[in-house]
Amino acid sequence: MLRPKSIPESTVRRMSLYLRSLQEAQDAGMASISSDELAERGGTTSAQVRKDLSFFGSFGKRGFGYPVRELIGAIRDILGLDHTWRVALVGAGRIGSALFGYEDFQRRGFHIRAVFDSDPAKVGQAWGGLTVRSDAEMETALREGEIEIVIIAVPAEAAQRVVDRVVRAGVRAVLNFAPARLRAPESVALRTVDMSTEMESLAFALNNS
Amino acid sequence: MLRPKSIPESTVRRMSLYLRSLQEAQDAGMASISSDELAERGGTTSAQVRKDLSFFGSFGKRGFGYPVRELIGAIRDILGLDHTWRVALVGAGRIGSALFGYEDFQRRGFHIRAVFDSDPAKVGQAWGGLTVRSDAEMETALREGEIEIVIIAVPAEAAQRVVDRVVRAGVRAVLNFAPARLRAPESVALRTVDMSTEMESLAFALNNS
DNA sequence: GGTATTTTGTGAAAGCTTTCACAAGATCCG
DNA sequence: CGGATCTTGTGAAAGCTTTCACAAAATACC
Repeated sequence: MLRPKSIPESTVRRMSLYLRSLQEAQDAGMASISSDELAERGGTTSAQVRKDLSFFGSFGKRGFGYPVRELIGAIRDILGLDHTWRVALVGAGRIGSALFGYEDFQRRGFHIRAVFDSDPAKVGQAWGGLTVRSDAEMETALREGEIEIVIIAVPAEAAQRVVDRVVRAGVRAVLNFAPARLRAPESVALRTVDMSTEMESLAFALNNS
Repeated sequence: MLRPKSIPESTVRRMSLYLRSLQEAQDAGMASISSDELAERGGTTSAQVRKDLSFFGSFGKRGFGYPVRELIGAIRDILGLDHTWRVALVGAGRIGSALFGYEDFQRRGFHIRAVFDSDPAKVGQAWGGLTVRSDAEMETALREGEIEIVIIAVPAEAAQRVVDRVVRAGVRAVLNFAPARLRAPESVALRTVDMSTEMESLAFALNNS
């Protein structure tokens, strides 16, 4: 099957979950896995698993299932995880610090190569093997470090300005933790993790049950 | 219009964003706002705004727009934000610490009343006005503190066990930060913030453009 | 080798969500 | 007061995503 221009975002997210389940299956010594079992582990249905995978190709054998090792390789390839990604963190506050130490990023190939902050009291601090740099150097450093992904962990009021600057510096992927809706050109991938909205959605659920 | 049994989750999330935009509009001294302007600020379309609001009632005046103050009150009521929510945090690591200090939660009425950890080295530490408690006390403390929402910030391997325990202790809303798909009964609202999946979705976007 | 069983890949159907488009209600202004 | 303008609320259409269901391909076993 030919890969269509646009893969649903929900499919991409599930691919990431399938990958996790497959790695667990591999650790458990399984050589093959059925769409049914993958669905069970990933919290979805077998038809969904097959449909998702079929966007990218035909990886299974009828009557048998999917070869675990090969499928892991295929999904890693699809998601672009063979490559190591060069990441910068903007904002050296509490959230920035938690993300800097988040081992899952490292383990999955997202390597934080630079940390920026606007607070002179933080600039110069040693973080792991890095030194917190002034945000004035940001554009230059992003280009020199060939940074591909920027994580934003600054207050909401400052977030849009940071996006504008990193986009001008050539970055084409941004993960935002500030509780603000940000604007970026079409060509830039922007995701926002909005923890307050998540909490409000829980409040709504409690309020309506 | 009668409120249907089920409101789309996407509508609920947008309500949270509209509320933010409305508060900004109010701070800017606006008394009324049109669906068009609300859409602009919230990153959606005017038809979407009107449709979303119409799930809950009829708040606007034709030819005029929505009264800012009243609509803020209505959305706060819908989302259940007039009430203060009693929250507990499980996991006193880096992420837990960042969430504990996250002022937006406090500001929006989500008050963290207890912190638990299984590490004896952390139990007894003072966090803000609280003391980190042993996870052995968790069930009792959740019930005694009448905790309504639990935030999980423990390693992936430990997360499912925590969910099972807090659900048994009567908690009906959980926000999970562990990179794991968790299971909970239908009657429990469970949201997962999966930062690694977000990064992988960015990697995919970069890989396919 | 042949028959029963398993499980994929995929069109078609069903179900959801968003967008369209316009009648109806409200304001504005001369 | 009356015509022009604005903007909501909402059915209907369009667009997406998920689920269904089954032919086709592969295995398992006697």
